Amino acid sequence: MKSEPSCYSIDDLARDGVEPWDGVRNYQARNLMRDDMQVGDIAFFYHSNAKEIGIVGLMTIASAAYPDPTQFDKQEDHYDPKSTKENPRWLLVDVKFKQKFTDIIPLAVLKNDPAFADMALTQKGMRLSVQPVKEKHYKKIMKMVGQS
DNA sequence: GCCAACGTTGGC
DNA sequence: GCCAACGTTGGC
Repeated sequence: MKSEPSCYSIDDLARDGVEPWDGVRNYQARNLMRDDMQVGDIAFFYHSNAKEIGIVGLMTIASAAYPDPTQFDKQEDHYDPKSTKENPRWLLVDVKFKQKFTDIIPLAVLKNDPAFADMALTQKGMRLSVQPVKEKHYKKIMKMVGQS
């Protein structure tokens, strides 16, 4: 799951503990949260659009998907006038801080490693903010950070 | 700051 | 339903 650290970083999550992952306004990403996530699942926290781009830590999914309240709030950047409370368009999940890696796993490292050639994150033009992660990629990354 | 890639919008 | 125009994402 991607976030721009200038907006919300792993350190922010470490401080907050649990946080609603709001602002997702892409149907594919929404569907992944709705259909493919379960409470207790582990997710990577990815920093995009930053000085250091890459995977910075782990979190756990702490809720099922539910309507993102920011879509109803005119003051919010992610306000969606076409969404209604009766039929909300956008969902979010709560995420819980699990761990910050000692060192970031840079995107460039993943792109240069053939083991990650079939990872969604390393595909050209990939901008999906919520992506599925294969078990083998998860395991490899945990090895890289010294946990296996 | 640039720009390629992608998603969405809206006219027809 | 097509597709050009536009807006956004996000690496570099």
